[in-house]
Order: sequence, then C-alpha cells, then structure tokens
Amino acid sequence: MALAKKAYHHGDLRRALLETATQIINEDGVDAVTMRKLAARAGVSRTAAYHHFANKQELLCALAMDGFLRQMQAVDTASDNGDFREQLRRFIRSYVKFSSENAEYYELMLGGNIWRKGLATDELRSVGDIAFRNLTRQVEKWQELGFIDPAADTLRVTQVIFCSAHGISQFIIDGIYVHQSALEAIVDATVDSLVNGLGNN
Amino acid sequence: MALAKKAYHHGDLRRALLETATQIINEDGVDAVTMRKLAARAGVSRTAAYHHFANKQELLCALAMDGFLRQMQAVDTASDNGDFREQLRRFIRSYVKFSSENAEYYELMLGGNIWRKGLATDELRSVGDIAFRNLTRQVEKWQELGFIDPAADTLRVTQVIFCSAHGISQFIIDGIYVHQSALEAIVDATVDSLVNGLGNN
DNA sequence: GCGTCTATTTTGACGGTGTCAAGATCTGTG
DNA sequence: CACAGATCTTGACACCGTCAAAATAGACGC
Repeated sequence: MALAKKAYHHGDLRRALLETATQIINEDGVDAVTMRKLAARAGVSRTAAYHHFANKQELLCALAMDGFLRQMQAVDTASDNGDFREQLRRFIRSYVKFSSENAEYYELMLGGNIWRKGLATDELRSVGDIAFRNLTRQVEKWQELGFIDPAADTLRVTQVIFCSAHGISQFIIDGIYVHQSALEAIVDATVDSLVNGLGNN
Repeated sequence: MALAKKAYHHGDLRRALLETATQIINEDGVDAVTMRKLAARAGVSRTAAYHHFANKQELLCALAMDGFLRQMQAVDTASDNGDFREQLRRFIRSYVKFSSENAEYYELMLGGNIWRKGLATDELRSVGDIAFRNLTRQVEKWQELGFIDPAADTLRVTQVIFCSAHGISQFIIDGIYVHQSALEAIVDATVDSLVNGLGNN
C-alpha cells in the first residue's frame, strides 16, 4: 500500500498538474495557464485534470492556496527587535517584496479574479483567513508592546496596515503610479505616515 | 458634412459599441464583454468592431478611459472647508464610494488586466496621468495649507494616500478581509492613522 | 488467481472566444 | 459619374472550458 495517495495511472496527477501550472505561471503568467496546455505538459489527455479538479477555478484556487502558504513564510512576523518604525518597516517591506517577486502569484491570490466573482473554495477561504489572522496577531503584539494603543480595534488597525501594503503591492506590480525603482522610498514614506501621521513630521 | 464623425453605414458604430459595452458591464460585469456579443447587440456583424478598435484590449482601454473621467468627476477634490481630517475623510470616502459603486469599472481601470500586461493605450496612459495629477494637486493644496509638511515630497505623500485608498477599494470590491458593512469605519480608521499616526492616539 | 467494482483516463463533441483574410458595399471626392 | 477608400460581412482558424460516453487500469473480496 502506498503511503499517501500514489495514484493509479499517472502516479500523482494532481500534484503534477499543480507543479506544471506553477512552471507555466513563472514562465508566461497566470493567463497562460490552460487546462489543455497543463494536460499536454503533464503528458495526459485534455480532460484528465477534471478528475482531480472540478473545474479550472478550483485548480486556480489550489494554486492561490500555495501562494498564501508561501507568502506566510515570506512575510516577516517573527523578528521583534527594534522600535515600532523598524518592525513595521520590516513587515511591510517583506510583504511588498514577496508581492513584487511573485507578481503573477499575487495577482492570482488577491487579483479579484477569484474573490470578486465569489469563486473561492472553502479551503482557500480558510487559508486566506489564516494568512489574515497572522497579521492580526502581529498587530496584537504591537499593541501589547504599547507601540499601538491597546484600546484600539485590532481588526481595524490590521485592515489599515494591510490595505496600505496591498495598495503598494498592486501598483508596483501593475507599474502604474508607483514605479519599481521607488519601492523602498514608498514603503518608508508609508511607514512614516502610519507611525507618526502626515500631520506631524 | 456631418458635424463630428457621423459614420457611413451605422451612424457612429464606435460610440454605439462603447455604450453597449457599458451596458453589458453594468449588467453582467467586465468579463461578459465580448467582441461578438458587442457586435450582436449593436446589430452588426462579428468583426465590424475591428474597424474602430485594433483589438479587444484597445476597446477595453477606451472603456477604462471613460472610467477615469467619471472617477475624476466623482472624487471630491473641490470642497476645501474643514480641518485636515475632515478634508482627507471626504476625499477618501468619495474615492472608495466611487470604487465600490462602480466595482466592475474600477476593476477594468486598475485591476491589472490592462496595466500589468503593459497593454495600456497611450491615450489611456495620459488620462491615467491626469487622474493622478489631480490627486497630486490636492496634496499640494494640503501642503500649502500647512496640513502636511510643505517640505515633504508631494509625490510620495500622494502615493501613500492613493495606495491606502486603492487597497481599501480593492478589498471592499473583492469582499475579502474587509467587508462592505465596515466601509465607513475602515475609511475613518485609515484617515485617523494617516493624520495622527498609529503611535499617538 | 479471478471477477468485479471503482477510480482514472481517453476520445469525441459542443459552443464559445479573439482575430485574420478576402470580398462586398457604401460614401465622399474629383 | 467614376474612382478610392472607409466600412461592413462572410468564412475560416486556432484556441478555450467542459460534458458524455467509452476504454482502461488498479484494488479488493473470494
């Protein structure tokens, strides 16, 4: 008996398809991912994938899940030395770094092609929640340290920070309004604004 | 002689196509916009549109342009009564309001399907610049009023504010992490953070 | 080992998409 | 009125996602 799920004909077609998809994403972007191309590269017929994914959306959700897992590893929520500005900068910088280095994946994860249409899998939804809760916990830590008012609504603060980080990521990726070369400067300006406010410099 | 561009067979097919597209967007979303469907609704054959738009992307760019123009009218950069917090709140609130009320258009304008792939028309690019410069000018005004340090880099400040507003918009539209019901609360929290900073409440 | 059952894969097909090439048609101009 | 060029149509091609039915291969009870 195989240990996990050594499948019948192919070996583990599901995993093979996901890996092939990742490869295609890195080569030609998310839009180049096609059920037919995927099957062809995996050496299998056009519709074989449909026994492992109900449809293309479900496959994309599985890929997005991988993205969230990799993102959680990449975003710095561990090191807690330095003052608030330093910690927040490290956090946002690592977030934006991941986004810009994995632009196509980020597009898949948060680009609206999945969520806006309400097509997220339950599984993806829960992984997304975990990723968000990671950030919430970080904010809680900052509140415990007195960096942020402990009386403040943790959820709101998290959303404020997250929206900033996401906006930067998106504009950097799309190359509009914010250019790659100014990435660090913008992150720093954002951090300064969030820490001290625009009013009091 | 016609005054503007009364076309030959149809009348003004270009305009008719754009109007039909707007209609489809409002009914079924951007993804439902199809060259063939467009033609059918306009009562014209499949490929007629290709004499007015080089390809689908160019048509989408034209629609995005309309979006930016409407956005500029909708975003409040006119009224300048009240203190900084009030003005910034009015600005961001009107921005997010437009985004959420015109979600499909916003997706088209800034959703990455155009910009990320580098497919923006020169015309669209310049309208986008104008829209951004509108915001820059608003920030300049705030600097002149002393709400924001006049020595601060206007471009950076604009980007910081814009990224926030965009992040909120995107998450609201996609219904992830930020829910419609908390829209005003999140805008207010963002405004407070931008004005006073998270550190000093 | 054999037969059966089920998971897996394939083949064929359908309707949909964007877009090109060639021909038809209409309109403004000389 | 003829010509030229803009405009539109028809036909075709290569894709796409996905369903239904047939074929196949492994697992499991006997």
